[in-house]
Amino acid sequence: MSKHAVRLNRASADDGDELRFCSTCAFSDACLSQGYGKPELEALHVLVEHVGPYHEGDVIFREGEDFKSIAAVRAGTVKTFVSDSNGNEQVLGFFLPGEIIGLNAIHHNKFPCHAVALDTVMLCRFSFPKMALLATKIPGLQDQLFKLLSQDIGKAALLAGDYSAEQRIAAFLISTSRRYAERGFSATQLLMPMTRADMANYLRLAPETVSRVLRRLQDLKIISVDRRVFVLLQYDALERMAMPVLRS
Amino acid sequence: MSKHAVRLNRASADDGDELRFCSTCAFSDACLSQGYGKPELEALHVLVEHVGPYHEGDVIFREGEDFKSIAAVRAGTVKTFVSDSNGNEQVLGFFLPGEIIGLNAIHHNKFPCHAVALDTVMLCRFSFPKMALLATKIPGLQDQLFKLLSQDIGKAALLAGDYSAEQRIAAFLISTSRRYAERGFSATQLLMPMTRADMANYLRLAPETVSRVLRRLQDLKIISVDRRVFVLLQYDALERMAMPVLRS
DNA sequence: CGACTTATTGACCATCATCAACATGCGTGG
DNA sequence: CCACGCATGTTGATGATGGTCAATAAGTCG
Repeated sequence: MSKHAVRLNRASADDGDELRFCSTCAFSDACLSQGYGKPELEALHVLVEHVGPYHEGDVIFREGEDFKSIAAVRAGTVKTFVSDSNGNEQVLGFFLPGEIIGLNAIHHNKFPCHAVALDTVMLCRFSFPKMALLATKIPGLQDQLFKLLSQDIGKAALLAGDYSAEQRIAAFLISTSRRYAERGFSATQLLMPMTRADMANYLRLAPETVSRVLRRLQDLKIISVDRRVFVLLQYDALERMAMPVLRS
Repeated sequence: MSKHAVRLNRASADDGDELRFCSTCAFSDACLSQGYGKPELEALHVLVEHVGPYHEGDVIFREGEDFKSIAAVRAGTVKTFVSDSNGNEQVLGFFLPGEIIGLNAIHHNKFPCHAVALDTVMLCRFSFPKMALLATKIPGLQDQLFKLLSQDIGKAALLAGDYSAEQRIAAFLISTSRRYAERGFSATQLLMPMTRADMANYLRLAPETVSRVLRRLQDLKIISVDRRVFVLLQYDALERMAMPVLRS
């Protein structure tokens, strides 16, 4: 970490400072921006349960487990996936600091997928029933929950279309870059914490295809890749390639 | 319609009877099952605005329009899609009687896609702000909204995986069958109200591929197809084919 | 009946997956 | 510190699934 000039994204979303953390979390709007007084804020904060650290490969929840709480990723990266009867994984998503895991479990009251830590992960866990109850008293919190849920409905579209391998990978890089940038990390130097296989699986490509496309993008001087560290050299070129997928 | 022995799904979700309608709508739990007294029920019902009929091809909402309300499909089928700069459509979903459109618009307060009627469509429209406010007073309604939103997050996975054309089509048929059956329509005789092109587009396949797979399934006596009327002759065979996609 | 849309079928081809070999990095233990 | 071994990543050769292009058929609506 310290050998890099720019603050890479391996850092946690906070520096141990509670308020700073909240400002990068998906609930920050509800916590900070709505001008609520102490009692409501206190009510939300009292729900928070800091859990972790989880280490690489640690299971955070399993498919079929009873759903009781959602969690904001405070530091590290979480991978969610399902696995079929043959044990083949299907990666559903990667969750970066500030993002919320567990929202897709509300419907059946069970987790519909597994979640594991890709590196050292810290979470802020919220009891969902308590949060929902609180949301009836703090409209801003209810709004935020509705928005987070609504947002996730569209997100899956990234991997839905029938785009070329190049478009998918470009979109993945730009999307990841934007998400990091939103939390104050570098937009052009990314530490991608997942293996090529996970990346490929998420994008519904073969690992070999990912390798080849990354090679091509490097030959074109659009990115540079050194193991898990990606540098986006021509952000706009990449963005153009990703355009059909991201639509913005 | 009347020439078919079985009640095909072209029928609306109600028979003009208000209560019957509610029992097939996605809000039925909130409306009926929670044991609420008159005042809350009345509050929800007073929000309902019956709109339509829309006719085939009529636009229900456009991408970018201000989001003000969600709507339950009361009769007919709604197709949602985005279109890129070249005017190429990308079908996102088909909404059958009892299902809710507009949930993915909450996040940005604008509709992220277009919606058109595939046939004669009737809607029950609810102002979303009013509904959200009401949801703070009726916990069952809030729960229902959370569940509907959460459910839609997972739904996109149907077309996300890298499944074969056959698996996708089988999954589409089974999924449609189940959704109709849930509302009391025949599970084995389906009127598919969309063109092959829409079907193919939704499944991210070429129309030609859809034709060929349907042909093969007919040769295998697994289904029979006559124009838009599909009969599922070997439901379980189809279900087995769809298993990897549907996972249940 | 004729023009148009929708669906089907066939021939060919491109993208990406698969299989296999090889390279590289990293951790462990001698 | 180096050697070994395993996991991860890269590169090349080949092939299959499904897309594209084109022609034909079959409804549908005037």
